[in-house]
Amino acid sequence: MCHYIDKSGYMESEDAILALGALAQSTRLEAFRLLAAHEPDGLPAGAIADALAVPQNTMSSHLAILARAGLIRSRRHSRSIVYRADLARFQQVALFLIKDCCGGRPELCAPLIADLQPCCAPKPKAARRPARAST
Amino acid sequence: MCHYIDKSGYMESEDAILALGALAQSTRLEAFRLLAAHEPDGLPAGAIADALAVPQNTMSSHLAILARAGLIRSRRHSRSIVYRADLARFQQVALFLIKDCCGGRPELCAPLIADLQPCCAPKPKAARRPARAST
DNA sequence: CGAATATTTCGATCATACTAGAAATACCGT
DNA sequence: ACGGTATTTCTAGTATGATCGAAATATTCG
Repeated sequence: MCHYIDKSGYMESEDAILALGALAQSTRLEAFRLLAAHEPDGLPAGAIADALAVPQNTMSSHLAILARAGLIRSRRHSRSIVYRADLARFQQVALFLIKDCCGGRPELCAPLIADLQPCCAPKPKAARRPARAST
Repeated sequence: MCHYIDKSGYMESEDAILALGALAQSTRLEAFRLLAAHEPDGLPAGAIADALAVPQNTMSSHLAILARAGLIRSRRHSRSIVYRADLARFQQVALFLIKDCCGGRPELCAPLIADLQPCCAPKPKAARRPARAST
């Protein structure tokens, strides 16, 4: 069986719905994308709001929603609050979505994996080997 | 610029947001799951409403939302309207989500693929489509 | 046609979401 | 402590979503 995620937890439908709802909004999706792109270091709230041309309080609401969904986390860094994407959590959401809906239907996942291969490093054996980029 | 999904299976943010929003609701997620499970044949609207213990008109709204997101399709079958999950579309959503957020970050996708392998990848020889190098 | 069945559309109600101005909170440097 | 900066919380207005009873539409059958 492979329905469970043994990294930091296992995702229930409710959690997945929360995460999907958090990502189903343009500002939040872009914010998460931005944070994923800046993943090693994160980005302070003001920089996110500035990059997305959104008022800080509005962005603060969106960031709170993403955080409540577990997709991002914040930590204080002197005067700024730096947000980071929780990529493990994101993986869990993606996995839930795929596994949940392809339950008993391997033919759904196979082409998905095939499509994923050219995108990312084809190292399925080294799952726990995060290739360090230039950071 | 295309606001729809092009033939190669790529998706715009707007479409993805629509699909994510459609799935970010318990009744709709369950409905889609149900339809995915019954995929070859589909299921009439009444049966879905009955299976999920939801009034027919309420379910009709949800099905309409899923259909507008492109995740399901309907076809008349005598007196009933049979809904089917559009698994290809679902794949596109999942792919968008993963690729979009792991852009430039292959280390995010690798473990995802690894986790997917035991679930459903009996055929390592996957038909690789001519993926465009850039987006 | 007229009755029966399956599903959708209409209308109304209630709840939640998005947005942003203004005020409040937390931190830093001097 | 004080002023400046970064961010959040408060608040309110508007918009969208969920739910479901009732009516309307579409199809089949007698």
